[in-house]
Amino acid sequence: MDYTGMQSESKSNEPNTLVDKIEADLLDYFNTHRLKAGDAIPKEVELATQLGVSRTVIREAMLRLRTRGLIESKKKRGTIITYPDPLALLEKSMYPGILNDETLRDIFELRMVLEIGMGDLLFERITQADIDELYAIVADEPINTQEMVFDADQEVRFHGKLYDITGNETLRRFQRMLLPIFKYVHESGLLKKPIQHKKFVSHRGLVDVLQHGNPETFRNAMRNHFENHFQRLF
Amino acid sequence: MDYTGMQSESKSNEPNTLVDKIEADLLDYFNTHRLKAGDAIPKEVELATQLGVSRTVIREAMLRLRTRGLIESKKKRGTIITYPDPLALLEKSMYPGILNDETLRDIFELRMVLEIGMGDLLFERITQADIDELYAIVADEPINTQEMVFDADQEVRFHGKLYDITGNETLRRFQRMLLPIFKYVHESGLLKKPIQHKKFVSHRGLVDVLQHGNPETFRNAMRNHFENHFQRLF
DNA sequence: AAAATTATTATGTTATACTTAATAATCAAA
DNA sequence: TTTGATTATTAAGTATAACATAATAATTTT
Repeated sequence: MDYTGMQSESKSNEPNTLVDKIEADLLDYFNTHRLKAGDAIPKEVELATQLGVSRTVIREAMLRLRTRGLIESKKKRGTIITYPDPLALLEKSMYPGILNDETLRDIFELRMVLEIGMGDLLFERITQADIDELYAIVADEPINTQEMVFDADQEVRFHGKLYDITGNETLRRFQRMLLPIFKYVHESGLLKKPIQHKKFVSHRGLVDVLQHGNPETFRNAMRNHFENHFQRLF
Repeated sequence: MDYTGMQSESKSNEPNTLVDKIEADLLDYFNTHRLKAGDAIPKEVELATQLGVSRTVIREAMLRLRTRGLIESKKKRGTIITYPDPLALLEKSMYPGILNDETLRDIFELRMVLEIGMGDLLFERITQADIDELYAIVADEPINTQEMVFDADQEVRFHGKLYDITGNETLRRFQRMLLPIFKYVHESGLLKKPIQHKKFVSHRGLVDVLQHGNPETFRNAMRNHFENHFQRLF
């Protein structure tokens, strides 16, 4: 376990403020004392005297670690090391409105990369029950594949189910976290070019591929499914 | 821009502590005052009196927001709203040693999904100069593709260059952030099954595909390139 | 008008005291 | 002796007040 090599709060690596330094010192302390999840750390006053700094600074430094999910504090019990949940943090910062356009576009691309690339995971783990469920979700989808209908609700249910099937919890949470961003990108004017009403693989088509195809055919189908989005991004 | 709907520090949604409440109040304040990146927020003492709470609480609440990159403080200038950088946070929490095995495995899968799925981005943006550079990187790779040599350094250079080519900064940073984790997974005993010395697409083979192939052939080649890892994970 | 000096300001830091919720210790009842 | 209620203790949470520091603005000097 290596807590070192972390950056300070400020962009530059030099610890500008005292809290920066103490924060690093604390991580250092965890390291040298070989502390792992569940272990308790000294109480605030002790750390304050031990590191020769006020309790306020200790608290502020510890608050940062707590915000990042590295420690947890309870009254009387003191503070303990915890398994951090990196994605939980990310979720809290994902306010689409305050991300700049470039980042939004990047994330939208990221989604497409993920869903095209997840073919192997899907075929490795999908069950007939999953396929049936997918068919149920797309049941109300219009047959006419020429028409680009965008039902946000079904969109979420369908693609969400795909993430579920991968059995990869990290991937799943990633998707849940990115959902509001996709929604935002669709609603904002970021996707400049108009929708091209050309032939594309429908949700139903994707399920058919999952039923009868293989990872390779799925990747191509998903690529085609996203054709419209690609055209509008590039 | 909607800052609401966020969770408090504690797992449960109810604000247990005063700081939790004030943190929410602050985000609420940003919302109702339609504050966007660059805008200044009232100084600490003002907020303290205005929200009827001590400056300590204000500072702790603001520190949380600052840790998440939502605000930035400078002496004399006060505090301003900023464009948060979600990934910066994530980077700080990515200590492989304190992530549990399941998460590590998930992330390793995630990498494969990303690199298989990035074919379209690559072909959309790759230049001849990029291809030349890739050929230079793999120049010292042994011709014998039967042999699974694992040069960690070259591995990083080669795959890192691929991420660069996508031109997707978010993706790129994602990779840099995940690097130590891949390294850790390789070194730990997580990849149980032994390496299968079967035929696989080499780095050089991938460059050839980038030179003469298309997104589809690239995805298949990359899938094959990862064959060993897949076999060891499933 | 430009440069050097001083004053001001808002965050950063310290110190101290008080509040609160969770745990431990104590004691009374069965 | 065990059980249950009561009290004490502890460590984090909160509140004030004061000082330090660096960045800016205002002033003076050249």
